[in-house]
Formats: sequence, structure tokens, C-alpha cells
Amino acid sequence: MRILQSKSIANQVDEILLERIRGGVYLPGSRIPSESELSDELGVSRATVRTALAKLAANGFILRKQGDGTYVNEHIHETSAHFGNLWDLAELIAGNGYQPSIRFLSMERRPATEKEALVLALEEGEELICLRRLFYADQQAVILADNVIPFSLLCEPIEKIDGKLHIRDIFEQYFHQKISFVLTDIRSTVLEADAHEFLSGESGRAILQLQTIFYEKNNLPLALGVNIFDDSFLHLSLAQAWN
Amino acid sequence: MRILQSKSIANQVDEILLERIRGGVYLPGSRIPSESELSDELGVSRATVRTALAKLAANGFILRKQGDGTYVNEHIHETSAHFGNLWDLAELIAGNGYQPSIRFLSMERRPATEKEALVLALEEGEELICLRRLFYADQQAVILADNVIPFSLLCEPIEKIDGKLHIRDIFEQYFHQKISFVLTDIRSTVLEADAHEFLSGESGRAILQLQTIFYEKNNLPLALGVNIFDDSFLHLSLAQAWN
DNA sequence: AAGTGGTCTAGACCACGGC
DNA sequence: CCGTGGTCTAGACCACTTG
Repeated sequence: MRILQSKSIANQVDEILLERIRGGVYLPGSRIPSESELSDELGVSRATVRTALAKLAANGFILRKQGDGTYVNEHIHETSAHFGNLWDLAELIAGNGYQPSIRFLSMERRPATEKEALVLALEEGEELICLRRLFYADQQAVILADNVIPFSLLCEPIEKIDGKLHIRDIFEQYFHQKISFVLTDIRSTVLEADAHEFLSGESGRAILQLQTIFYEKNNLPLALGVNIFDDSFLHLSLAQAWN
Repeated sequence: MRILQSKSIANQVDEILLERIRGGVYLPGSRIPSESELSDELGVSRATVRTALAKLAANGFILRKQGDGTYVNEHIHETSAHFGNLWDLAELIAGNGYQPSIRFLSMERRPATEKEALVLALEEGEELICLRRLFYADQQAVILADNVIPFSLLCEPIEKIDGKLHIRDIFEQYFHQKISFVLTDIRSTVLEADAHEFLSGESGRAILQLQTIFYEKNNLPLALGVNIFDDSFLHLSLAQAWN
């Protein structure tokens, strides 16, 4: 369960506008009301409206033209990922037009490899929890997601862990840790036997790999994530405002 | 030549702070002056300072902690790309710690394929300009960059085109077009014979491909770009604030 | 308790585009 | 010319962390 924190006004405005875009109130290519009109209508200052509009523009939902107006981007349906959300696999699947779901595969304890110990600032051989999950797009298995976390950080009995939660909630609930920032490496690799067991496609084909390191607020590494998927099925596409 | 437009105060503040971070005035892991101190020192309002800090935080250069302070990210040297700059190949190379340079390979005119015509909203067979360039990291050829642009958009004699310019400047100077936003697809593929001629590595190995569509302000497609590189040499890594 | 970043306001002026 | 978005200011209050 996730506690509902009262969101900032700017975030609420952002959600209202996004809902209008997605709901067809503001049609693709059309001009939306001006900043002053929105601030009047919603009863907030123009600065607050601008905060929300800036977020929408950064993610390519709208295009802003000085001296003219703000327009709904006609190409929003061709993007599947958004900045600040590159690691959100469910959203990536939804952005591709499928219904996302998660299957919990396995959880095991094992000592850290040399490389893992290096990245996580541990002693080699220290115990890790390895979480393996499979993401589905509709009924199709599309993303194999592995996460490794030092066992020493665990605050709750290992049996309690719900493998279907968002990775953020897993950290918060069972490790009492908040993630402050993440570092993601986007790589190209080939589908190997190990993963081929879960993902479709012939072995040896090119696939995308997202390697993520999670850090807490004091810049200490919390965990590693490796997500692989076939990008001929699931597209990783980003919209960016140019300036 | 690029006209120097006087930059906004917020951008200037951003540059000053980034210079201090890169120059070691603000050391990795250390706390930088508070917003009030910076606004006093630089003689700008706190809101302007915050605009600059928000940009730095979005790109992972700094970490902000409410009730505590703002800290220089210790892991900035592990990132090579930044949001809003995913298409800037020279910066990607520099972010990996190499000196970038460009070699102009070829420019030819040919009719559009069916797929190109579809994406660029042209008739099949309409004439295109194909620009092929090679990016170097120090002395090593690392990125093969192809761009195709409708010939009908060209405003200057084709012989004048300087193939070593930034793609943005090519559009501005020879096509009199400003790019408003871009849509980038990140894909995994294998090194084929065609490209293998220019890039090192054995044929058949997995490489990254960035496919970009450039749009002008009225949402009309301007051009296509395909950039491929070996991600075992050049890493595509992004830092993101979580929240 | 003091200081930090987070949020919001009201108002001002500018640069640009369309009419 | 007018309305748009772009920038900046000065000030206020809140939420949070640390000592």
C-alpha cells in the first residue's frame, strides 16, 4: 500500500492537463489555452501553471511557441518512455500500447561476485538477495528484470517480500531506504540461453539491456538492476524539445 | 559561424556553477552554498538560482536535500549523456572522456525509399540528400552518422554544405529551418558489412543504434538521422534524480 | 531553534509571431 | 498592434533536517 501524500499544486495542474490531452479535450495539433487563461481557470498563479507546462514540454507532450501559443504534440503516441521514468518498466510497456503485468519468478540468496562487490562497495562474497521478475505486455513475456540487493540492508523477514511491487516500494517497505537517484547504462547485447528461457525470439538476436545502479541520499549504492528486452517488440523511444 | 545570442541569466548561472563543479571549486560529495548565498553572491533572485539548480539536478550533477543542502554528485564522471542532449554525439564522446572530432565521408542525392517517404511525409521517389559522417573519439572511429533530408528543402547550393558542422547548424544555414523537437528511438542491432567498413569490431557484434526524426515548429518532419556505435567502447549512461 | 530546500504568489518587463 | 510565451524579481510560507 502506498501512502497518498498531498501533491503539490503544480503536480496537480500537470495531471489535469495531461488528462485533458489523453482524454481528447485538447486534441493533437490544437492550441491549448494560454498561460493566463489557465491560471485564471484553475485559480493558481501563472508561475505555477508554467511549472506544470515545463514538465509537459520536457516530455514532449506539448510544444511551446513564443509569440504564438502552446500546442499539443501530434506525435505523442509514437513515444514510449519519458525522462525521469526510464526505469519504470510498467510505464514503458504501457507506452507501447500494452497492458503491463508482473510475474514473480524467483528470489535467492548468494554471495556477491567480484564485479557486484565493486559496484555496490561491498566485500567480495557478501550475501546478496537476487530478485528475478518477468514483465508481460498483455500476455507476452517481454522484459526479464533482475535486481540484486545486499542482504545486510534487509529490515523485514525475507518471506514477506512481495515480488510484484514496484522496485521503489520494495526498497521503502522491506529495506526502509529511499532512492535518491539512479544511474542507467543503456547497452546492446545478444539474447543468451539463460534469458532465452523466459523471453521469446531466437537465441543470439540483438536485444537492449538497461543496467541501473540505485543510490540513496548519501550517494551510497543500494542495489543493481539489469533489465533486458527485445526492442523489436518493445520500443524505447523518447521525445525531446530542442532547446 | 554561430550568432551569439545573449543568454538568459539563469543559463549563465547554470554555466558558472557547472564550471565550478568541473573545475573543482565545488568538490564531489561536498555541499555547495545555499540558494540564498548564491543569489546574494551572484546578484540575482533566488528563483533564478533555483532555475539553474533545477537543470543541474535533472542532469545528475547535484543532489538536493530538503532541510539539509545541495551536494555535488560523486558519480558525475560515470555519466556520458544528458537529457535534452541525447542526440549530441560530440558531447557523448566528450562525456566518455575522449576528444571528439568529425570526418565528412560523403554526400549524395538519391530517391527516397518507401519507408523514408512514409516517415518524412513525402512521395516515394522524391529526391533526398544523404549525408554520411564519421565521429572520432581521439583517433578512433566510433560513430557512423547518417542523415537524410529532402532535397526540396535545400536553400543554398549543395556544394556549399560543410559536412563537419553540428546538425543543428546545417539545418539553420543551408535549409533555413529550425528544429523544434526530436523523437529518438534507441535500438539494439548488429554490426553489418556496410558499417563495418568504417567502425572497428568484428562483424555481427551487438551495437547501439539511435534513430532520430527531426521536426520543425509546425510538427512537420524535417529529416531522419541514424547513428550507430559500439557501446562496448562508448557508453550511453544517464543520471536521473528519482522524484 | 535555525537554516535549508520546496512551493506559491503577484507583478513586471521583454522578445516574438500573427493579424 | 496585441497577445503569446520567456524571464526575472521580491517576498511569503511551509516541510524538512540537523544540531
